[in-house]
Amino acid sequence: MQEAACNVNSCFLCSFCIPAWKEAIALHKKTYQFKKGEDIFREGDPVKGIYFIYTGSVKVYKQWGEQKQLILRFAKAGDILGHRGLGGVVEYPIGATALEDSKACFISNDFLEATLKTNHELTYKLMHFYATELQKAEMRMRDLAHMEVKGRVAEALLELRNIFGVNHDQHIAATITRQDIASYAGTTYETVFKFFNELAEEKIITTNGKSIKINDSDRLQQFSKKQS
Amino acid sequence: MQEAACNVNSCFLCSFCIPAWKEAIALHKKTYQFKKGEDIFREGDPVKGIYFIYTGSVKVYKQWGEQKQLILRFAKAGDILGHRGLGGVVEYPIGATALEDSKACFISNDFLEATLKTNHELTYKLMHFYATELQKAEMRMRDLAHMEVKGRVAEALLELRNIFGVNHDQHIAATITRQDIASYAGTTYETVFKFFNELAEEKIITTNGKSIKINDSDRLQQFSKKQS
DNA sequence: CGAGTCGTTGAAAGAATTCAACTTGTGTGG
DNA sequence: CCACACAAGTTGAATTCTTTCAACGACTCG
Repeated sequence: MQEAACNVNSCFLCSFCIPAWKEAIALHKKTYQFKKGEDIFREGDPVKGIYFIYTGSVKVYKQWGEQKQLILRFAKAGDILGHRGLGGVVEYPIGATALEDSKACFISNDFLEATLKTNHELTYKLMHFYATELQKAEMRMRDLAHMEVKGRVAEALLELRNIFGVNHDQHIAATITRQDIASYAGTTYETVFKFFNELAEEKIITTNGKSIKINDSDRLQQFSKKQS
Repeated sequence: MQEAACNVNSCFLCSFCIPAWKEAIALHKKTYQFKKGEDIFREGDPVKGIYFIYTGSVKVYKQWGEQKQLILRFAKAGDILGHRGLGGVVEYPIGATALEDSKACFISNDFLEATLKTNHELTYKLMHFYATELQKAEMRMRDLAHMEVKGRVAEALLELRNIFGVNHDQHIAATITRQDIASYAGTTYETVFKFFNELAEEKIITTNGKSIKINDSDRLQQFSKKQS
């Protein structure tokens, strides 16, 4: 990883902080560059601090055995990374890998913890942020437990469009493999592949090599509904 | 639900608060009594505040359709309840039902939010609490996605013993049905039932009507391991 | 041009749920 | 106290869904 310039205003952390602190953080942060596929940190690595994605996108995952992983979330410019390591935990409970070439600001735990002690507005906001993340996680837990595979893949597609948006020709603006979609939906590559074919035949989605376009959100959403 | 006395010291919230606040909270909290099976709040109810369990135990769940639910966690004396409703959310994203006759302290959101603004130590602790909960949720997400059913049920049993401990004859000290265990492990009643028989034959557990004794934690844990 | 990797596909195997039937237990009313 | 009805617990069989496996074709890189 390589150092690079960082616009402090783009950081999640900065976006709601008192101006005085913006100057402080500007002195303490470092910015790193990650190549596509490069690990930002791995599960089990010692926690050193917290990252803010400046450009690019990242997957956050948990490993299961050698081969399988569950992608917990996708993070893009402006998002926090590594905040799961807060609070006395010595090892990251999750791993993060760049999906495309990305830049990330790094703030050491020491500085962050010290800041949280004095900047209460930040602590409060961060608490709310965690609360929201927790809700999302629990929603997804339920989906993984009870929703069937097709529903989860459909959800994953809608979620991806939500997070990354679409580019000029309406394709989801994400650099993402079918394998990653499978890992996000908690299923296998083949299942995703076959379901995509099915969706393409029904013209619900269009796949163009790597990228995906959603033509009919409503019908896609039907798969997420509980069957009677 | 019925009002009852509450020892303020037993509240999670109080346990790490400045003494001055203990007095304040004593004036603002209310204590309610819930019968076994009674709902403390339901998914979709308007968020009014936060609860602390004083005695008894509670299941926190998310509904899926009419019949199915995923139990997110079991809470017992000293635990927080309803904190998922913090942060501008107008409806509880989860429901909570008493597993046995229970008492819970209630603190209104207004008072809590006001307190968080002034009692920064509390905010900080609460933030850490959320961070830990988030980690647990994500661990369980992975398990639900990739671990097979037997592993999840085995985990559930160990977790239950962890949370509720054992009574004099080594049985897990929890009032819990097989259906609830199934809902916690994200599976069906029948599957749990059959697996319990299997475990009992192997003498890994002993079931005595409602209550369960774990004889061989190691072998039980084997089910949670990734198969090669 | 050949090796190897990745994407694609169909068939088989396996796991879990669903369904339906049967048994046991519980409570109520005669 | 017994008989009956209803709910809860137990069980096996069948179905369904998903994964796994293996094979084939296309594409890329050396």
